[in-house]
Amino acid sequence: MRNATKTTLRRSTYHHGDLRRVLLDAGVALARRAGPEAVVLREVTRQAGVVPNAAYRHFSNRDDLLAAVRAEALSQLAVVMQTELAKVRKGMPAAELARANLRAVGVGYLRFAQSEPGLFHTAFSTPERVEGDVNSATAGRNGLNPFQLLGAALDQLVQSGALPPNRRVGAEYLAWSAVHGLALLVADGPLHGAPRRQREAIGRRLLEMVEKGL
Amino acid sequence: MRNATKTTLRRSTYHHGDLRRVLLDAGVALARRAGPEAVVLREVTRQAGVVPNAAYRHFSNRDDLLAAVRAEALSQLAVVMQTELAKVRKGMPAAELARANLRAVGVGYLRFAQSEPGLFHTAFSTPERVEGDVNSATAGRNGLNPFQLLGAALDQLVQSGALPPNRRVGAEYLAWSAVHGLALLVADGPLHGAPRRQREAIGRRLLEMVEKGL
DNA sequence: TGTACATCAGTGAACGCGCGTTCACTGATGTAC
DNA sequence: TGTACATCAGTGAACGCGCGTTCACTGATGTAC
Repeated sequence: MRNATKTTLRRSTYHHGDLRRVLLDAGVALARRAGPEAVVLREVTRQAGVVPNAAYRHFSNRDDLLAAVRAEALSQLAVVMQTELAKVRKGMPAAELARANLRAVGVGYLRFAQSEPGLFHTAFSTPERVEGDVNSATAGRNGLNPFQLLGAALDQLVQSGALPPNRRVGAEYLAWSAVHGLALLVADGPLHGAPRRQREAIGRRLLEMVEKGL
Repeated sequence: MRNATKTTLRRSTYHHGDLRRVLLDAGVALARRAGPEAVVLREVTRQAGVVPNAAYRHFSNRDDLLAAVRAEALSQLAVVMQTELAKVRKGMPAAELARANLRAVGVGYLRFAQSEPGLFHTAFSTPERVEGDVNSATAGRNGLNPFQLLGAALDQLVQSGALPPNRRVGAEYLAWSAVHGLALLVADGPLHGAPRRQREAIGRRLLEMVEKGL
């Protein structure tokens, strides 16, 4: 029926198997390369080797697809943050550990923005009212999303006595602001081309600033 | 020739007078309402009461128009920052004054992001490599652009002895990051709806963090 | 175990839309003599 | 001061494009008896 050359994307069966997954992955790949606007329904189906309207069996419309891609991006961000957290050596005083964890959260965030600017922008692209969406977002393997990871790090800081409880409220916005701002400079902005050493130095200074300033 | 009702936008002459200005203003108005993607060439000419291709007498293409709108947005941002600077009372010790000026720069930035999210996003929309563009940008009435205003404030901080010279280098990125990040949360993000009191409180704490942390 | 039938997941064709841009044009304006 | 002409700033019509989405369809799959 379809000619053989067109079906490069291995599909011998009429039914696809897991088209939703394939479409979503294609969407993620597009977002990765060129940000959220690049998540184009027709292109996604093209890459899946499927007719455009086939997507409507799995997503109610383009926005729905984009939302799924966004959730995936947030989840990947959470995974990177958790990876950094996992690197922190355990055997130190609670306060020191809490600070190291907070730094790890920040480092993971910055790394992701640097290495995956397209996904980073997708994760925080506009139709979202960030916090709400972040809170309901699919998270990393262990179940916490980026915002929650930050919150948890700050809670530890308080529990360990390194942060006075009265400074805890709203603290996520301060930390998030600083790191998010730098992440953008690094993902997109003047610091994107900067040498790794410089970027890392600025990252360290920023995190130090947050730590002192909180 | 054209019927009278269509020429609502006062134009009795065939030649327009200052079409470039009118197109640009329309572009700015669109960006103001809905950000950079809303700057649509056809819509701009529609609002000017002119045929679409007329725009090509004044801008070489859509990107050129958008660049002009962006320059205007940056200029408006600079003006708001300068307004805040002008409010700072003069008669205080140099170090204190320098700190007040730095805060004013930050406050202006945040105010603009809050009150003009569309223009704010336009000013920093992607095809720009921020710093370069910011540096070459048309500035406020007095001739300094946003990035330069920040730099000047930091220089004052050094000159007044409030900031060790060795911490000066790269300091704009730290300050910019923090303020830019919060600006986004406020322009778009979870803090957009927040009550004014809260936003201002967070803004103050953030600027305090920057001051301490630099 | 075999068959009838409902459900599901894809196809095929088409839609209307708005966009940026190009072309050949003409009316209005300014300038040289 | 008046006229000829070049230049300029707009018009009019059309283009190709890719998008999201809708419709009626059909082939494949799973289930009940």
